[in-house]
Amino acid sequence: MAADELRFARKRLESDIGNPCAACSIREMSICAVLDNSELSRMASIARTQSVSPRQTIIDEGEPAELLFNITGGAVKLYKLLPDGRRQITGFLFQGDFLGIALNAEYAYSAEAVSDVTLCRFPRVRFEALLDEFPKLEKQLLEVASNELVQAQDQMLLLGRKTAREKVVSFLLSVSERAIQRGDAPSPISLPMSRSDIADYLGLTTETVSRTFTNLKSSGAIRLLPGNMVELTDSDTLRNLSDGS
Amino acid sequence: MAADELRFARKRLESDIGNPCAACSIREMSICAVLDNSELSRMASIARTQSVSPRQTIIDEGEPAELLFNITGGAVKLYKLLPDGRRQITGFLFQGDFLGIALNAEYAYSAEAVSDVTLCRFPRVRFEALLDEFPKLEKQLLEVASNELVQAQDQMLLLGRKTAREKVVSFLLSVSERAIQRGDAPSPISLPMSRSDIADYLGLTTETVSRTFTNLKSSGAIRLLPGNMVELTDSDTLRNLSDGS
DNA sequence: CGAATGATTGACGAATATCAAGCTGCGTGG
DNA sequence: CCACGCAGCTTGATATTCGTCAATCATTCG
Repeated sequence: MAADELRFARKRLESDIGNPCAACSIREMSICAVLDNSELSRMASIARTQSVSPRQTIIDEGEPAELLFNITGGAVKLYKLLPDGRRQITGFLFQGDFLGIALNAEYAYSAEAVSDVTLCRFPRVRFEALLDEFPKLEKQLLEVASNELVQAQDQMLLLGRKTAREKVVSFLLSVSERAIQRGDAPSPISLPMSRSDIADYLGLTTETVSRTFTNLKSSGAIRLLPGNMVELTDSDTLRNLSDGS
Repeated sequence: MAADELRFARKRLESDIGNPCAACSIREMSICAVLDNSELSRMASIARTQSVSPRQTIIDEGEPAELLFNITGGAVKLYKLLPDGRRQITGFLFQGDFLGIALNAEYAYSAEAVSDVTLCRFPRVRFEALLDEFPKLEKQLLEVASNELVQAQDQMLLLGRKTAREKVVSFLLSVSERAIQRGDAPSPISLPMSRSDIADYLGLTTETVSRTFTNLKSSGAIRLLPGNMVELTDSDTLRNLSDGS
């Protein structure tokens, strides 16, 4: 029995090493979606999977950018720091997101796991070789970068010109929209990150975020459920609250 | 004489139509730098030059993205609006900059000339065909998008976490750095945009920008010269003022 | 020269930060 | 299994930065 099990495990291992990506559950929502099975196996040959615990650092701003990542599960925050410790979170990544688009010599920001995270790791040099080999992968990366730029511009509008309430509501709606993209329900949404993370993402303090949540709850726009879940009661109203219209 | 001049003009025109890009003065600082002369002439065949006066709109957020541009001269501002008119300027473009990286179906932002602007205009569809034809052009575009993402993240840090003074100083330094990149002196710098444009770029009001300039002038960090020029008196001090270090 | 547009300066107010104190929920160990 | 402790969240009182409103000044352009 034990011998049989061992043989079976070994066989599965071999097939995984051969092409683990083929059966990847988030394949369709990541950059890998543009690759066929044989191309995926080339990609798998340079990839290693990795698990990361909450609060663990994945990349450090300023370090040589030797690794690129694909998030296969969990939530990651990207951030930049000022010398005195002030922090700006520039984005949250979830399953299917690519980490390391700014393929400059050094990472332009740090990344840390918010929850338990699983990811695929690629040596940058070999990944870039793959880009030359598969032009459609490069095209896809340009597409992703393009979308991130659009998001970044939205975030600049939020940070520079929205009120605290508009910021928080915009955040809730954006999380809801990403849930829809993943095929989940638009409400309730899950907020795996802390109030302080939300604050640093929106350019606010934890106190202001907390007060704003309370305020939205009182006005009936949202409901706070156990397990860091938030129900968006009236998304039309919320949409108006998000841009002062 | 007149006939000679005419013939000469016509000849020059023909050569320009043949390959005007080859002699383009900003060729080396734009995406065109990666193309050789024959490739440039393919690019020239889909390009049209255009002049734009100050305050004239170049693209409108939400419109179908049918044209892409290369700025050959002058200054352009990119911005997004909220329904009630609040405005966030997401960037300024100068000679050599590419406009339209977010090649989505619709423009994600508006663009308006700040000064007299000259530019090259490409139909998006034909430009994308060129990307397939010249992989190095696509690679270059990814490179540019990547750099813009880094800049966008810096701007998020500025908007979300810096004080008014730090914002203004960071802005002055970034303009100075771009001048260096263009081969100009780091000081004095030229600020072709209005105080109100600067305010909308930094998430401030014109009054606060004005007061901050006055304040920096009093403390001897800058000098305001005629013609919207600003001299950066002590760039080390300014660098410290830009991030609270 | 005068009108208009943009820049500066001033007085005041409001939104959000800061400082401080409880509260809640969850994991841990007795 | 329950109580304890701790980290994160909420709430309150006050402070501060920056925005708002308003007036003056400067500069350009007809």
